[in-house]
Amino acid sequence: MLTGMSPQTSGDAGQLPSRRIADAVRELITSGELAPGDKLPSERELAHRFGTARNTAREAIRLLTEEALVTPHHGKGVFVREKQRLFRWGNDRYSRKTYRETGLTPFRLEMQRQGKAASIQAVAIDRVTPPLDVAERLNVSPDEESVLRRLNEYHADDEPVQLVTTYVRWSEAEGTPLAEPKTGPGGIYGRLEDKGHTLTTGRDEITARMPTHAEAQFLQTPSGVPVLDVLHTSFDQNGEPFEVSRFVHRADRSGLVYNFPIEN
Amino acid sequence: MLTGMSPQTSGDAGQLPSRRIADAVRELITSGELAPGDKLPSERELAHRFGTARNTAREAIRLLTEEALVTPHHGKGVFVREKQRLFRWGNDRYSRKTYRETGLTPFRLEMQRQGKAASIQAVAIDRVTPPLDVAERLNVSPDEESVLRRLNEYHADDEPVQLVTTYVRWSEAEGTPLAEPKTGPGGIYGRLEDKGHTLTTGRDEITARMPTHAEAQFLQTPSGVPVLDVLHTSFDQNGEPFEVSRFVHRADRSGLVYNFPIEN
DNA sequence: GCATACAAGTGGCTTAAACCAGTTGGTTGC
DNA sequence: GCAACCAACTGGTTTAAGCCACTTGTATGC
Repeated sequence: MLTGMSPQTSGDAGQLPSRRIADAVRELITSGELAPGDKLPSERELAHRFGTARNTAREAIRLLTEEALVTPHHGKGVFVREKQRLFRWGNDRYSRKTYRETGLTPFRLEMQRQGKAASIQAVAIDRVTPPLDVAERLNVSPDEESVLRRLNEYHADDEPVQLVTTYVRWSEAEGTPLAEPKTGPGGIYGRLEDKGHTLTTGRDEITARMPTHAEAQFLQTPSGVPVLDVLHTSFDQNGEPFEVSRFVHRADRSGLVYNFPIEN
Repeated sequence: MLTGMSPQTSGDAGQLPSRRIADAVRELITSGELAPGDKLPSERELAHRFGTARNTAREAIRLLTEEALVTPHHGKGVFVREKQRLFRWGNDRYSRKTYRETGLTPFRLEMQRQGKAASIQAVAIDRVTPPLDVAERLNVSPDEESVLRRLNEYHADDEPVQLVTTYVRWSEAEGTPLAEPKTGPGGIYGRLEDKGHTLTTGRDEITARMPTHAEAQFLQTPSGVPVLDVLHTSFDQNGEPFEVSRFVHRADRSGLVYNFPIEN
C-alpha cells in the first residue's frame, strides 16, 4: 500500500524536506490513493520513510492541515477530510412567500432538505452597547446600551452550523416580546411589524476570516477552515434600517447564494 | 515599553507556555499598546522574557499568525497587521446604469473611489475542458474542450486584488472577438449580446476557503488569510445561462455587498 | 563621495530527544 | 462472561542546538 510515497518519487526539485513530504501526501490524496476518511501513516512512520526527524513530518502535516486537506485526531491519527455537502443560504432567506408555502423557517427548510434535525438554542437575550459596525447601521449610539441583543446557536443533528446575533433598537424592544424568549407569531419580524416596520429590502455585507477562539470552539472548525461573516441589515418601507444580524458560518459547511435582476 | 508583557501578568490559568505568550501579545495588540505596523519583540527576545525555548515563542507567533493578527517578514521581524480598507463588490457590479453614468467598469470605479491605479492583466485566453461546477452551470460537457476560458489578474497600484476566470461556451465564442484579447465595445457582454444573450439576471454562489498554493502566490496572502470564492452565473432574457465567472478575492482586502428586495 | 564588504540582527527550517495526553485492544483476575 | 487494567500505539508540546537566508546599518577601501 501507499506505493507512491517514497522520497525519490517525482520532482523533488530541491524543495525543503517538509514541503517534499507534504507534496507526496497531497499527491496521494488528489490521486485518490488516499480516500476521504482514510488514515495517514503516523508522524513517526512518515519521518522514518522520508529519513527525517519526526518534527519535520509533523511540519508537513501542519501544512496539509492548514490547507484543510487533512485533520488530526489526538490518539487516533491524521485523517483525510471528508468532502461535506454544503448548507446553502441565500437572499430568499427572508422571503415570506417561502414561509407561507412550507410553514418552515429558512433554516428548518434547509435542514429538512438535507434530512437533518434542526435545533436552535438561545444563548443570550440582553441589553448591550452595540459593536461599532452595528451602531452605524442602526443609527444608534455606540457608547450606550442602545440595543437589544439576541444570540442564538443553530444546530443540524446536534452539529453546530451557525451563530446568529440579532440587534434591534432598545427603544423599540423595551417591554415588548422582542426581549422575551418567545417572540410570538411571525417571530421578530412580526413584532417589528407591530412597530410599523415592514421588511422591504435587505442588505448583506459579506467577509471571510479565521474564526475567533470562541467561534472555533462552538463551530468546532478544524484548523484551516475559515468562517463566513454576514452582516445583514433590514430596511422598512421608508428605507429606514430597523434590524441588524450577524451570521457566522463554518465556511466548509456553508455556501451563500444570491439571485438578483440586473438593470439594463 | 511593553510593560504589560511579563510571564506573571494576568490570568495564566495553567495554560501552555505557547498559549500564555500568545495571549500576552494578543492583549498588547487589542489594548493598543502594540499598534498596527509595530514590530513585535524578536522570537529570541520573547523566549528569553518568558523563560522558554525559542521554538515555544515561535509557536506562539504561529498561533497569532494563524489568527491573522501579525505577519512575519523574513530578516526584519514580526509586525502587527495593518487594518486595511476593504474593496467592496456587490450586485451592482453588473449594472449597466452605473457604467453609463460613469463610463467606468465596476472594478475601475472602485479603484477610483479609493484613489488607486487599476490595472488588468490577461493571463490566458484558451479553449479548455471546464471544471465540473462550471460545466453544470453552462450546460456543457465536462469531458470535452467545450468552453473558452479567459483568465485575468486585477491589480490596485500593482497590488494583486482578485483573480477572475470567465467561461463561455466554445460554440458561441469560436471565431468571435470573445477569443481575442480585445473584445471590442461593451466587452464580453457586448459580444454575447450580439449572439442574442441580454444579461437579465445573475446568481452569485459564495464560499470561503484557504487559498491554493498558486492563488496564495499571486494574491500574496499572508498565512491565516482565506479567500472569498464567488461563482457567478449570467442568465439571459430567456433564463438561459450563458456565462460563468469565478472571482477569487483576498478576504482581508475584499468584502461583498448585496442589496435585494424582499417579497412579502 | 561612493560602492563594497561585513557583522549583527531578524525569521525559517531542521534535528534529536523527552514527556504528556488521548485511544485502542488485549490480558488479567475475578 | 465481564470488568479493570495495562501496554502500545496515536498526536501535542516543549527543549536545546545548529545552520540557513534575508535585511540593515556600519565600517572599509578606493
